[in-house]
This record gives sequence, C-alpha cells and structure tokens, in this order.
Amino acid sequence: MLSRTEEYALRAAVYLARQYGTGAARAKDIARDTGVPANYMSKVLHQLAKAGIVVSERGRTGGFRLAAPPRDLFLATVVGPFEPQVERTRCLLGRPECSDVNPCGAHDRWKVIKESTLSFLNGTTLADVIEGSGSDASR
Amino acid sequence: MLSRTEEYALRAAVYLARQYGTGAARAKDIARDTGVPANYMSKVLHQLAKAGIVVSERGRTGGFRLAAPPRDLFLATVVGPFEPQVERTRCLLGRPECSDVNPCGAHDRWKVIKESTLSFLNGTTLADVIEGSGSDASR
DNA sequence: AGGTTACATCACAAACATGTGATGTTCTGA
DNA sequence: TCAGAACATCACATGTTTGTGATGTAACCT
Repeated sequence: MLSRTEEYALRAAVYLARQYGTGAARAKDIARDTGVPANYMSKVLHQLAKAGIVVSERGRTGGFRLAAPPRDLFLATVVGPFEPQVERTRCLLGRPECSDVNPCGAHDRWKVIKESTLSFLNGTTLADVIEGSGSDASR
Repeated sequence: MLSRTEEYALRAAVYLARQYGTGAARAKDIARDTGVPANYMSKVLHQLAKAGIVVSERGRTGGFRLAAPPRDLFLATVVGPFEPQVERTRCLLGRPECSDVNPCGAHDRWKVIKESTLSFLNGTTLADVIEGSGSDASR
C-alpha cells in the first residue's frame, strides 16, 4: 500500500517521536534500530529535513530531531514528500474519464478504500502511533 | 494501491466479462481497447490463462475467454497471480513481530485499511463491476 | 586551530517493473 | 495441405526503486 521508502520515512519519524525532547538522534542509530540500510536512511532523513518535517544538526553532537511535537505531525505529512503526486486519481479500470459524476463500475467501491486510507494518514499523528492504538473517534 | 500490471489484469478481465458468452476476444483488441501496450497485455493474458482465470484459444478464431461466468470471478482472483505473495503482513513500523496480540502503535488502524482493501477485492465480482455500482450489502 | 564526528552530496550498482521487437507454434478455414 | 491468424515464448531495452560506496562540508570539543 505504501512504498518501502514511505515506510522508512514513517519508521524514522516514529523513532524520533519516541525520543522527542531528548536531543538529536544520529542517522546511523536510527537506521540500525529501524532495520533500514544506513545510507538509504540518510537520504530519507535528508528529504524529511528538506520538507521541514525534521531538523538536522551537523557536527559532533548533531543528528535529527522532529521539527514539531509528535501531536502536531500527521502521517500524511511524513509520507507526503515521497508520494508520486500523480496516479492517486487514476481510474482502476483505465477509463480516461472516471469521476463521481461519470464513474466506472468500480469507482464507488474503490473510492471508499482510497478515502479510508487517506483519512488514516490525514487523521493519525505520530503521537497517536507511539501512544499505542486508539481511534480518532475514541477521543 | 495496485501495481500497473495488476490494473492491466483487471482491465482485461472486465473487458472479457463485458462480452462474456460472445466468443473469444483477440489480445490485440483487448490491448487497444483498454489502452495497454499490446505485447505487454499478451503477457498479462498469458499469466491469467496459466492461472486458469481465462482460457486461450489459438488459431484463426482464437483469442481469450473468461474461464467462468463474471458472477463467479472475484477481483482478488484476477489480481492474485500478480501479487508479490509477501509483504502483505509486513509491519508498517518495521517491527519484526507485529500481530493482534503484539501490535505496534499503528497496527489496529492500519489493519482496518488492509482489511477493507481485501474485502473489496474478495467481495467484488466482475459482474458487480460491469453492472455498475452497488455494494455487497445492498443485495 | 584541528581533528573528529556528524550530515550532505555524488556516483553508481542491483533488482524489479514495465515496455518493445522478433520468432516459434498451433489452430482454423478455404 | 497450406497460408494466414492467433497465442506462446524468447531476448532485450527502458525506467524506477532500492541499495551501496566514496567523498565533501559543517559543527563541536579539546
């Protein structure tokens, strides 16, 4: 459902959320603890930094920190910089035009799936995830 | 959410469902009408044939037919031969162990998404799709 | 200051998905 | 029977994702 790279971004963000407020974490440690190749994780973290989701600090005491409290960061924000941009609206059956007004046979059902995925990503914060389960509706 | 190849398989299956009972359709025509590269579609159709979802016939009057009535073919069946097999159970946060008993912080919410996708694919037939919309619950 | 430690960046390789072209093989129908 | 039409198969090209290695650059600490 999500690309590997997107998952890696989530893992890093959750990792940083867990130790929010306790200083910067080194890319190498994040990579090791999340089971992601170190150099690859570096690039992912760099992209997250470029997107303003994490802050990087160089030098001896450097590393990465979340740019905002976990409560304010949604999964969609974390994953956003790695999304293909396109294709989210593509018709499942390949029709050039496929919309609510002019739907293909699978449009309505497929739309439910897409929207529940989006609302999961848009409605869940890093804080929600590190606190454990519990739905939006329950608070 | 689905790979391109999986979408191509769906397009072909829906195409064949639409003309179920009227004989075989040629790969070239299916490819043209669904907007898929002809040679690529050939390979997709061949895999569908190997999986027993469609039947191929050679020779002058040859082509592809569905191996069963549209009402009996679920989208999951069509897409199945192209699924990676793995990764469907992978933890979103990369934990080696992640299950209902021992869940990560995102497990429950993520599970809802995965299951709604699966129930869409497992609960929708080709007949449902060509008839237009209408949910399982409504019949 | 200068060395060490971190991130930043570049170059490239491997794996996979996707797409193209050519050729073989089987069946039909005249 | 045999030529044509269709699928079957092989070989390969392209593009993207994922992963690896080496080097550059900035900051800290002694």
